[in-house]
Amino acid sequence: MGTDNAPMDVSPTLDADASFLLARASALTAAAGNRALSSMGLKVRSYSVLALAVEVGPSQRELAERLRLDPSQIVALVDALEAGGYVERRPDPADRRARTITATPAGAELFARARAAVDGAQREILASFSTHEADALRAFLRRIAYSDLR
Amino acid sequence: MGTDNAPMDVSPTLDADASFLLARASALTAAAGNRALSSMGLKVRSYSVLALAVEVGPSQRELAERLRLDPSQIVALVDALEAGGYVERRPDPADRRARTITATPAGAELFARARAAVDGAQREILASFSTHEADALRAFLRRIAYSDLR
DNA sequence: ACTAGTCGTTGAGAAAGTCAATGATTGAGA
DNA sequence: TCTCAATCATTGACTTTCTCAACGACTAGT
Repeated sequence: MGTDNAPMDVSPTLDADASFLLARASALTAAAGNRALSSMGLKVRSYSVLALAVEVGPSQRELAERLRLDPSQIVALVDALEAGGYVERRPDPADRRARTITATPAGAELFARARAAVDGAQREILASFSTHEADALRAFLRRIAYSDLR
Repeated sequence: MGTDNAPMDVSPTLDADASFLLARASALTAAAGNRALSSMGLKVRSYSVLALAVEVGPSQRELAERLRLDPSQIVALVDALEAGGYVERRPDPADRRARTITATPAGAELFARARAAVDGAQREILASFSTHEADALRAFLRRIAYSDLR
């Protein structure tokens, strides 16, 4: 009998526990995302910051709120992206305490490639899902992900 | 002038990224689970170990495989549960290297209460889901969570 | 002008994940 | 039977991530 490395069944309770399944699915997709991004020197975390820099251009505080990270984590993430020349800290004309994070042209270009890589990895993981199913899954997840915002 | 703490929209790309939504949903449910378990001195991690001890009674190696944790993490988790009197390390009659992890009566009783608490937290998070939707969600997640097995 | 609050930043500490090494034990092959 | 590679639980080191408190600079309300 082959020694199955990661058995299909964990335990009756856990296999029906949405929280457990969510954690495992999330770990799996995050790992796949990191793998897809590694050649560009990105991880899913820095990718999400870059996405906001490209698509929103928020302050660091807003970045922390949107990504639900601690402001101190944003500092390190922006530091790394800035060192790579992908984002800039711009002074906010309306508030001299704040720094607006915007993508450079190189950052926008990197984001385009990164997004393609992430999408590819995601398509692989969702290979068995029909378009309709994938949409339904995302809709479900959105309802959960924002269920704490009344 | 409500300071919106966690905006409903993150960024166009991320709001459609299953990996990102999965991470956020997972973080949210894990936090809710930990909150529900905290009064019993458990976290979702130790809860999952306890579940296996009650329902399976595996060796530590098997525990690591099923939960996809490093064997060294299992040591600490079992140490804590054993210190509380909830599980035992039994010698495996067939292999003197291995230790079989089984729940004590107190462990089984704790698990019953813990499971009820976790289920309650989960019902709260999935409050807006119909039974059919919740089942569909779990089925989706199971397909992703085990998509790396062949 | 005073004061309370916010922004970005630093630094410390806890928690979790990863990896290599070890003693005891197993199982397979010479 | 003896040998030897592999496995099990464990320890310890190291990295990463999270969480918090504090601080200087700055803002806004009184």
